[in-house]
Amino acid sequence: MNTLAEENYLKSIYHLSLNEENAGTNQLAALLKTKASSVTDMLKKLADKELINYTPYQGVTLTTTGEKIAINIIRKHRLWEYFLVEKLDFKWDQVHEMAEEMEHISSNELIDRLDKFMEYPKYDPHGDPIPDCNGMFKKYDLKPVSSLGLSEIGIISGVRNHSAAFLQYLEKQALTIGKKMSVEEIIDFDHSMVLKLDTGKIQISREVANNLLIIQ
Amino acid sequence: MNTLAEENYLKSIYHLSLNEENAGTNQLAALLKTKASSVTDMLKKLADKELINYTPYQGVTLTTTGEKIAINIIRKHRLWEYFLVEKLDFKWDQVHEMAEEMEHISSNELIDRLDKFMEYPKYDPHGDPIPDCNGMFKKYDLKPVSSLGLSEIGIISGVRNHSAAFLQYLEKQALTIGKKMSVEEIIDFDHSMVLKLDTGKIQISREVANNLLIIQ
DNA sequence: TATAATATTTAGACAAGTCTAAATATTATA
DNA sequence: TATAATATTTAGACTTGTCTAAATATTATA
Repeated sequence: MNTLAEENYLKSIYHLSLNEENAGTNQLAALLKTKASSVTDMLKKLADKELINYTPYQGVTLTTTGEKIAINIIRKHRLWEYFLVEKLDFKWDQVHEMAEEMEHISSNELIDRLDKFMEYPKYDPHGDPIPDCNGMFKKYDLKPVSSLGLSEIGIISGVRNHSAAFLQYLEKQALTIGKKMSVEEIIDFDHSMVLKLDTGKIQISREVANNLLIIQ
Repeated sequence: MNTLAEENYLKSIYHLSLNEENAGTNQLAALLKTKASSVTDMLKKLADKELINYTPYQGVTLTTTGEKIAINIIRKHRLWEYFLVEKLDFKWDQVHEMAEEMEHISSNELIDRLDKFMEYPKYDPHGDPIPDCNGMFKKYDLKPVSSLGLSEIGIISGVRNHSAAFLQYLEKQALTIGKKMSVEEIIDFDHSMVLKLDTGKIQISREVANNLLIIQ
């Protein structure tokens, strides 16, 4: 098996690769809260193990094997988050850190049984899709609220930022997964937006609009 | 918090201290599958942190703080074992290794909620008592079957050896927690014993009799 | 109580993962 | 296209936890 550090690198490379086509050393360093030189060292190690494609100065992509491992870690993370919220009654802003530890429990049989125990959930508490035991899951078709035009509608379905602070803010504003919304007004000056919900109107900053995801 | 290695040392010292009054370097090395010199190094570190009382050549005991940490790890281990057997339908011989990993998940709130979710179980699947959130639990009052005399009776209530091989053997012989038994015969030659159960008579070796625990 | 056997510690080395500081490559800009 | 700014890598060091081999302490035995 792979070490804790290796697993965290693979997971971070996967997450970065979703947005940009390949992940750079500095971006990885930022995400992993470490230094670029440490990243370079680890990238060499992962390339030796054929878990990533790495050419110095050119960034990295995951190999098929590396991607499988990354998706499996993400599957574990999201299933444990679901367990914590649905079975142990934690709030959605409390579970990320715990799941960061639990995603490294190695047994796949354990995670498959946990999946069954919870009746094969498709989405975690933040709206992220949970890969099945073969690593398959619905690809994202989510847009940030900030991409919507005036009077366009959407259903809140995910977040880009998983920090407790952001999630708590959303909770307080009742901007939670499943809620319907439409764009009432867009303020030219700072790109903040007024959203209409069943429960009333609320104004959100551009920052929030960028990090709140919907399906149309 | 403490590192994984430190936690494993504290747990092992605790287990050894249950039998002997203080744990020696070689015994620890055997239990932790490491070398005596590595143990010495770690003992110094734990003594610096005031988690153990250590005088060179004299073995170690846990300080109050050290014991609290050890008991908390054991609480986690046993609650996760209970979860794996009762909620995820694992067999009692399959859960030890997984729980060895899960016992290091740091959140105490998580483990307290898990305890509540399972309605505060008192014993794990092997009959070992589960400490409550204050570290309190019933002290052992168990004897090995080998300590019984002819026609004495007992209820199978625990095991000394937690290996999968031993647990599978017991399962096959229907020597499981809660079963009533009495001593039908003791063979002088090799100290093997014939036990009488509801389901019939079976003969067990001295080795088995030493590792199977009962209450009277 | 001297000596042998055993237990424990010390000394020095190594691997994993990280760091700082310096060197080098890439890219952006004038 | 030369130069500045930025990104990345290299070199060398440090920490944690481990190891082997040698030294020392304890204990058992004659």
